Amino acid sequence: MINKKIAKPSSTGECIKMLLPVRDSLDILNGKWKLPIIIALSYGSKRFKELQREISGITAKALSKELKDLEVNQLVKRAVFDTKPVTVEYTLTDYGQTLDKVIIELRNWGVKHRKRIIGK
Amino acid sequence: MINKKIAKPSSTGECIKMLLPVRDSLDILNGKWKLPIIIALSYGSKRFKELQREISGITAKALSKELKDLEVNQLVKRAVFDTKPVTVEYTLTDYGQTLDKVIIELRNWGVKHRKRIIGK
DNA sequence: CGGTATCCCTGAGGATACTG
DNA sequence: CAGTATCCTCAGGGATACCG
Repeated sequence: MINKKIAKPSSTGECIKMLLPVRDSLDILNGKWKLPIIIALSYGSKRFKELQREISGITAKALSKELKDLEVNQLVKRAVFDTKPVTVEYTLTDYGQTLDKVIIELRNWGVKHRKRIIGK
Repeated sequence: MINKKIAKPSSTGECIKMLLPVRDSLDILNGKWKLPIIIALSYGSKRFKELQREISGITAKALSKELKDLEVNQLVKRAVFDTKPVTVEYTLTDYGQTLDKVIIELRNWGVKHRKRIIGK
């Protein structure tokens, strides 16, 4: 049971109440790059190339697209500075920071999972 | 900052420690269906058709494939009963249940996100 | 019931080159 | 630096039909 206080066995109504919000979250966070980007930015604002260096394996094209998605959903803010050459800085919004608990739990599970795999 | 106790601004080393475990988790939970399946099973063991009915939009092919992935990673157990016609029951393993905190946080965030969207 | 087989198609993703 | 443009490929997902 996910939560013994709410869940009743085979209770479809309760199940739906869990499924819908989780799907809302997954729709925003889908793909392999969005959470890694958010994590990188949670350690401070970064520029495009910095992000690309830090997030191993991501291409410029993918990074560009994912940043746009995150900006549309107001998780990330883009700031352009009129230097030469131009400087662009990406910052996690306050709203983006509300994902902290989700990320912590995903990290905790990932750490345990890795131990389990190595242990075998 | 994700966690003020660990994170230092622009600390790439610390950032990596967050990125790697999260990517381990995302590798296991990738796609739009795995967490919904796990949630549905967290409300009790279910048969193939029950799952398909409960998880709105999933096709038999996708469900079949996702269940195999989850079984390989030992999050779900498959039990065949020699009735006629054959009955197959899918159950969340103890290990699968350790995802409860991840799911709770994703649900909490999804609920807040929906309120935010509707509020606009 | 519990799936597989087949076909088709979109879109994510890599490689490379190029621009303001 | 901060991307875009182009080309390509290939896995994933839907639709439909079928099988033990």
